Formats: sequence, C-alpha cells, structure tokens
Amino acid sequence: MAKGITERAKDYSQWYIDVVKQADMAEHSPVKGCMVIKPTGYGIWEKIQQNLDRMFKETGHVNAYFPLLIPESFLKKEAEHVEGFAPECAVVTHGGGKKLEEPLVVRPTSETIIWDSYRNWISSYRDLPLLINQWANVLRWEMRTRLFLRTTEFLWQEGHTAHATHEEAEEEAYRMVQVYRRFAEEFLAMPVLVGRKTDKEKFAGALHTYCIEALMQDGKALQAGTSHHLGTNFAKAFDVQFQDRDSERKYVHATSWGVSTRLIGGMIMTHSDDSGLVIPPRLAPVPVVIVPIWRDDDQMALTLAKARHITEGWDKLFYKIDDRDQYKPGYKFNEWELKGIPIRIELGPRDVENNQVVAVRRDTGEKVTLSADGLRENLEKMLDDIQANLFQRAKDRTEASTHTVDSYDEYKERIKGGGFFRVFLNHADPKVEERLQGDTKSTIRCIPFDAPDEEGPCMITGAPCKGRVVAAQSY
RNA sequence: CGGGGUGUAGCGCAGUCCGGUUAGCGCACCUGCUUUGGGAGCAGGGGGCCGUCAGUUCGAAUCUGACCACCCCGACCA
Repeated sequence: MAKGITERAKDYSQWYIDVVKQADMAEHSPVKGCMVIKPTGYGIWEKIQQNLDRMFKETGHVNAYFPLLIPESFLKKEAEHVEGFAPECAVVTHGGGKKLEEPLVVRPTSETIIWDSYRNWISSYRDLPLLINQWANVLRWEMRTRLFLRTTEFLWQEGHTAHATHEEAEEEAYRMVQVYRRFAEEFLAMPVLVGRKTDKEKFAGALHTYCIEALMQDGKALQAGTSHHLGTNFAKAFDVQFQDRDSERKYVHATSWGVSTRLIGGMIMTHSDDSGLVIPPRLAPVPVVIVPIWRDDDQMALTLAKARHITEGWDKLFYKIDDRDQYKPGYKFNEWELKGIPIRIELGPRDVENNQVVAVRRDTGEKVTLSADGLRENLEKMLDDIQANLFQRAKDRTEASTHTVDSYDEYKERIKGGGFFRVFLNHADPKVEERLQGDTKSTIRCIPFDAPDEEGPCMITGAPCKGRVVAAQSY
C-alpha cells in the first residue's frame, strides 16, 4: 500500500485527488477552480498533443491560432450558442485602466471568433473545405471543479472546418469522432462507446453531436471527446457564403470537434491503482527508468557505468537513469510507481556480475530477470505488451459493467451500482430524459453507432423505440 | 446559491474553550557522520506580520465584530 493514497474501494474521489497529488501531476492555483499543471502532468499532455496532432495532419488539417478575447456581441450572434455558454463566461470589462467600449469575453470555445474570420477567407467553393485546428486554453466558469476532469481554465484542441455541402460536413464530423476513438483505444488504452448525443446533451448551436464515452473504474461515465455537425448555423450567424460551381451563393456547412486535458483525468481513472498512477506506455514521456543500486562509491561507479553502457545509443527519451544519491533504492521504487512509469529496471552489483537486469512492470507488478544483451528489444516488446494489457483489462471491465435492462424499476435499483446500461428510452421526448435525470441522476450518454437493430418499449413511458441507448451516471 | 468545514513554517496539524515567558510537533529543507536489492538512522541547523481589518485589554494565535479565501457535499457542464 502506498503512503498518502486513499484506497479506491474506500473513497474513490479522494483516491483520485491523492493520485494526482502524489504523482506530482498538478496542484490547485490561488484562483478557484484553476490548476497548475506540473511537469509530470504536462509531459503526458504533450504526448497527447504530439500524437493527436499527427493524426489531425494525416487527415488533412492544419494548425492556426485565434485570439483569447472575443467581442461580447459575437457570442450573441448564434441564439442557441449564447444561451448555452453565457452563464459560464468570464467577461473583461476594463483595459488599460479604462472601461471598455464593448466587453470582451474570454473564450469558452472559439466558434464565433473563428467564423468571423472565415467570412473573409471563404468566397468560392475552391476555398473549401477549410480544415483548421487550434491548440488553446479556454475558460468556463464552472461551479464545481476537479483537477483535470473539470477546471475553470483547461487546455484543449478545437478543430473548426468549413465545407460546401451538408454531406461533406457530416463526413468530417464522423471522421473526427473516429479519430478520437482510435486515439482513445491506441494511446490512452481506453475503450469507448462511439455514438451520437441526444438533443438534450448536444453542443449549443449544433445540428447534432457525436461523442466518445468511456467508463471509469467506479462505474461512472466520462465524456472523453465530442465532434459536432454545426450545419449552416454559424455560417448564417456570421454571414459566411461561397459561390458554388453552379454560380449560386450558398451558406457554408461547419463542424467543430475537441478533446481536452480531461483525457488525463480519464487516463488516471481508467488505469491507475492503489499504488498510484499508471501511464499507458505510448503516453509516457519516459517509459523506462533505471535504478542503479549501490552500497559504496565503488558499487556506485560500477552500476552507473553498466547502466550507461547498456543504454548506449538508446533514444534519450526512452529511458532515464535515476542516479540521485540522496534517496535509497526503495524510495525510488515507490516514487516511480507513484508516478506510473511503465517499466522500472533495477540494476545492482549482482546484476552487473551476471550481465542482467531486473525489470518490473507497472501494470502487473511482475518482476523478470532479463539479459543486458538485446535489452532494448525486450523492453520494447514488454511496453507493447503493457499497452495491450491495459487496454484489454479496461475493455473487460467495461464489458462486465455493461448491462441490458428493460424494466425501469430494475434500472433504478441497478444504476446505483454504476455501469453502462443499454435501455430503450424515448429520447425524442425531452421530458423522458428530464425524468430519468430527476429520478436517478443518470443521463443518456449516447446513442451508439453499433447498436443492434432492436425495437422495444421505452422503459419509462412505454412508447415504441427503435434501438437501445446507453445511460449511465457521469462525471 | 444552499448545507458542512478549515484558515498557525513549503505540506499536515496541536495550541484557542479558560488571554500572560522566546508559538510547538511530524514530514519536507540545509550540514555532518553512518546507511543504500521496497519509503534509512543519529546529531546539529534554518525557516512564522498565527487569513485580513477593526475593537476590548497593561497584554491577543487565544475574547468580540466585520470581511476575505479555500476545501468537501448538493442544483449547471468537456
């Protein structure tokens, strides 16, 4: 048992706070709801950025940057959008010691400022599609915050694309939610449901919203990414038209899509354990740490020299040699466990003598003795295996926690235990979702793309429904 | 915004009820020696406008009043 970490079974919420703190990922800032992301946490965000950015570029997107401050009037141009975001906006009213002519909103999202620019950038079908992403911070005045999961300011990427037709925008929104699914599975090792949000849960100003939803270890769902088909709503609000091949002037079709530092919270709650953080190898800034073990200066020189010899020619970002003299090996073992490093190598005088090392996997705690020859290849294999194991473990857990229920009474009872619930609910009627939330604090998380072709009665109203939705309590 | 709690060293706390030496303890930090295969030991040392402001008093961390901040639990959200 790790010192300073509450057991998951005892208090999941406190466990999460303890892991973030003990792994030295982030801390609260003096401003309510804001966080300082420390190097250990930010390094993971950088890995997320690097890999996602590559995936965006591979699908034809380019990066740009739009300003933090948005004229308040812009936000008001799209009716649903302003209604959705106004309550959580911070507004700048003064600058340079003077009251501003027009207040400036700190962006809660950038559709409005971006579409104001797009008006000037788009005049012909030849300008389309316009496929732009930005990495940025945004601000949303939340009532209740949790490190990484919901903070007042957070880091994210937001893609904003413009297309000539409804169909192309639809393809884009779908393509990007699939990019998110692939990223979640392959990098976060996090299984997700992929589907569409109900009208109640969709983005303010969108025709519809696609999403990936993951199930955390405590049985609560986490919205991990969203992709919106915005139709011509923003084009109309900002008068963005283009002249098509047929010489007609037409409104531009839009999408937007984003994932945030919340993914780090999801990563923690998917894989970590009572010993601390567990980082999937593909997101680990440094996947391997080598702890040389010595009793005296001679042994120190010996084991350090061996460690340097073994790692000769290795990518410097692949490993770290922990040569600190002020801590004992036991302390280091615990520290690297808390910090979630995928593989720890122990290298003592006995190992040097036998030309071997002891490798310890973070996911299983398993210790194996490996030859110092060909070590790099064996470590690569082990990392792949850890990555695959973490995903499989999470997938098995999610499947075991996914239930199919038809009776509302049964649902009300079982929802308390957490999990995804495949149910018939008539979400066309907004009152149904309101009742669900009022009765059970759960919501419809998504209408999965891969739901089997089934029909049945809504478990609340009895109205006939096509296809099951997935409901759960969520973060 | 409602309910609960907390502000004393970087962190975690005691002291406050019942005012009175130089405000104390653990962890962390610095120095030295011994240690080092699962969170080391001993010795010495540094570090405080006791949340803020005002009051009572010869004297306030302690009593009174006001204010501020943060955390936890409920109504909104990625």
